[in-house]
Amino acid sequence: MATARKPQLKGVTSEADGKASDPLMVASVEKAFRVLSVFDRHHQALGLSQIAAAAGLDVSSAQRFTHTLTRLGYLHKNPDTKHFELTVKSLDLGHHFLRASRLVDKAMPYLLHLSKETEETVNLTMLDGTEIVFVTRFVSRHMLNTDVTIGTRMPAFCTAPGVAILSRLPEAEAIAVLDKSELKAYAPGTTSKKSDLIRKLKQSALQGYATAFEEFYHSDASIAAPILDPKGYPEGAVNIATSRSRYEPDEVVTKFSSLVMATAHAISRT
Amino acid sequence: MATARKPQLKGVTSEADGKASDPLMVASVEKAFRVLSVFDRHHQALGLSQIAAAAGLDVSSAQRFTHTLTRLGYLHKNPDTKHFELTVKSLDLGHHFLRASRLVDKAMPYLLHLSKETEETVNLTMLDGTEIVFVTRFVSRHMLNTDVTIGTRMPAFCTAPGVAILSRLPEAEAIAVLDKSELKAYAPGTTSKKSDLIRKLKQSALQGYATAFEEFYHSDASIAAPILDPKGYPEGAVNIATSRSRYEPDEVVTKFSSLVMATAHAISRT
DNA sequence: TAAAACTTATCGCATAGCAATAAATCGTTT
DNA sequence: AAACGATTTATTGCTATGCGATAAGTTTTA
Repeated sequence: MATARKPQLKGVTSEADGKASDPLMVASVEKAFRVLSVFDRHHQALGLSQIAAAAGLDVSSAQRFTHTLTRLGYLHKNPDTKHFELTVKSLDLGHHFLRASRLVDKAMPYLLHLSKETEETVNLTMLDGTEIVFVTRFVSRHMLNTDVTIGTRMPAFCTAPGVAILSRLPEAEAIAVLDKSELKAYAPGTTSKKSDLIRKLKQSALQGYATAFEEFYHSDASIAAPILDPKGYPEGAVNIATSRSRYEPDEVVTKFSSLVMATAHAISRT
Repeated sequence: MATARKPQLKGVTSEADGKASDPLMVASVEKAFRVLSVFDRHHQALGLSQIAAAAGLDVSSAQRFTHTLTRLGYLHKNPDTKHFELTVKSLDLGHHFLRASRLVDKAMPYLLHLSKETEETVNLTMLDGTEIVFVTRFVSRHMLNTDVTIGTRMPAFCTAPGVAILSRLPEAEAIAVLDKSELKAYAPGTTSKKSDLIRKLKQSALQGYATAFEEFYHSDASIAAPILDPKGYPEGAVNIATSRSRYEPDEVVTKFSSLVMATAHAISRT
């Protein structure tokens, strides 16, 4: 009867062995997060078995974790449909981060100021692996789409903030990020050849700012400058995001480059 | 030797017994979240024993959970100071919520539109227990302080969005919320008497909007309307936040009441 | 330089959490 | 409507998992 136990970890094996060898790893925690991250735009409300399938758990585990997470307030169960969805409490953890981050704390007033001065959309982003994450944003009246929210991720290599950050990373680290990245073309302007990217990083380092024109989004036009810690290590980036329909590339540079750099420097110095 | 085990759960006992009786509860998950929520503005980077103390765990547990959370990418350990801090990945969970929420999805374009139209700060909030939570915000150029971020909580009873939502809750539920709330005065204008609050709820229900003038913040002036699901149950609120220095209470009402209501209705209908 | 405080590593044991199963509920089909 | 299939809820015995004590190593303080 115990024979049926092992094969039930289907496709997750590659991850699982890593933990087997790690006695300090609490597997339940990872499973809980797996359950939570099953929910997204296309999976807003899910039944128990759907969750089990999507998270790679058996129904019993799914039962235990949904129960636990419901009691903790992160999930809500609709008593009629028996489906679960994420609750607004899911914002708590992110909020703790925003409050605890020295960088966010320093940056906020400067970003607000920059957004008033330029009347354009201003973002603070940080690097996580090969991606940049949107940490705070001030959206201008010119913004059209509302898809980018706090926590949104984009590949670093084809965004202005990503390039700005990479340009100040020790070269080995920057190249490691590029190597881990899937260098594919997302939009008409994507720079996706490694050699070109390295050149772009060097140029951005010299200039003190980075740009991206239709590299990720169609019609995006963005300029960014890195925020550095006292040792010169990049902690994040400030960027101004507009659209090709409103500015030509060279206009973006002439209008905004010194402003983003000044803002980034001010934050770095604080 | 087993005698020393029980007394180590110091002040958390009241919560802990609830779980003992619940066989589906996975205690590790709760502990993991307790570790994560130890970090805030005044606790940005913490050592192991500080975490243990703050989360009410022994050092061994703290060790295991910090290790687990570090491997999962939610914590970062500074190799020099041996201190932990939250990483930007902490925004993921909240981002999943924002993407998975039908309400957010519906509301975003309308909120953006309202912010352009009024040039004032516009928020989407939801109720969680006795508090409202800021889910999305479009900050205007008039905004001065940057303290309110996504995920920020305020007592429902003394905020315009809170009152707007409570006003559409079944009366018993609304009163239950008031009873659970600590009805204290936060600012010069706080309505903190239960009878006054009930009157305020009724009036807000009739009007279709709610206002708050210096009820929570000093100098805040806010007007809100509830977003209702097809059954008329309040899912959240739209509000416009300005300051007393820029508008008199009656100006806020005349300028913005119909706009917030129109926006809230439009979202409700979608 | 001693010692106090904290972090890292190790380990045996008990229990917390696992997975299988059974009962109940829902919703679909003929 | 009845009967079936699918999904959710409840229960249970077993053991692997995670617990917490302890000891060894490291850094900070006096």
